[in-house]
Amino acid sequence: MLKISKKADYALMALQHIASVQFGDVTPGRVVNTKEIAEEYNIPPELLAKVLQVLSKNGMIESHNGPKGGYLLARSARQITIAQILESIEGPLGITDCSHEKEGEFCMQREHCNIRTPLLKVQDSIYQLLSNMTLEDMLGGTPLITIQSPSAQGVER
Amino acid sequence: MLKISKKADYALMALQHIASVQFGDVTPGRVVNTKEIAEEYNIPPELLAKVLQVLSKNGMIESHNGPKGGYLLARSARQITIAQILESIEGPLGITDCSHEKEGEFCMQREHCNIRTPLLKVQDSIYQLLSNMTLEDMLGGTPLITIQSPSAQGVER
DNA sequence: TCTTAGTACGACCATATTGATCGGAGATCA
DNA sequence: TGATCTCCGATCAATATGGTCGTACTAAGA
Repeated sequence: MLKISKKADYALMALQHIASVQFGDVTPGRVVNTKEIAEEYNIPPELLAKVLQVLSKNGMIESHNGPKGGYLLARSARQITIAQILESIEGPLGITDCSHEKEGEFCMQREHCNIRTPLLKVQDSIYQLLSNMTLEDMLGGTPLITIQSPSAQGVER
Repeated sequence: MLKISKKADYALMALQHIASVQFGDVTPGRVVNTKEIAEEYNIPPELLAKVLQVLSKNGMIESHNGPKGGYLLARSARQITIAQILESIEGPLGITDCSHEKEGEFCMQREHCNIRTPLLKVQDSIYQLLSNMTLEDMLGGTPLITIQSPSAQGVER
């Protein structure tokens, strides 16, 4: 339950990759193209392209056309929150259908609905959570899993 | 994004209703049947029936067969968490596909995946959130919306 | 004991969402 | 000017979901 879509997954991976290249030690400031990311993470290239397009349209990254083109973060990694990324791809956060009802629309249950208020609270908490986490937190803060050692792999049974 | 299913919605409504009847002032201890809930909240009866069956199978409520039959909470409202209810209906919480990978299964991206660890953290936080909220919190804590006044009803057109 | 109101259960269909694919147009650099 | 790349829209297939139907089983009451 509460699963996020593959597209959102891809978006997070791609952004993390772009950020780590851009601010990494090896080739800082380098432009990253779709193909590179797709191959690195085994993502269908066309789908990834579409995801990146959306991200660029929403101002998360900026695109550079032509050969030697590619993508660059539009802002610093610290200024891009997980909430922003997810909402770029999947639309506004909404635990329940009636989360962003405009006036005039009502769900069939609204009249006697008894769970709307508490659910909105939950939703708000989740939103806080995702807003307080940035791309930067996904870079250095959390060590990547190292499943290189045979022993570690054996444990997972 | 992160929407919960209609079924889960219905489950929450139904349980809230059962709890409020069972522990309310009017007819405490009364058994509630599917039809009553379905009519009260405009839920398709057959679908609600299925939801209630699942809830009963998962030990959230107990069913009483035959005429004058219906459903009763299996435990006190305080002992039933939102997380339990949602998981009963939608299966285990999993922000991402690789949340509960068994041995041998790997997502195509796993090898170089850079977002697994931070995402699992997020997931854990959400789980905490849902586990700390119980059915009881949905009863008294949050005042029900009262739109009984004719003016308010007239708006819905 | 028989009838009837109710739940239990499983198969089924329609539709919406999502993942994935294809093709052409515009931009940039060699 | 040609090759390489992003951009953008249309489209298809697979899956998940919401919703329906029919039948069997159980218990209360006449």
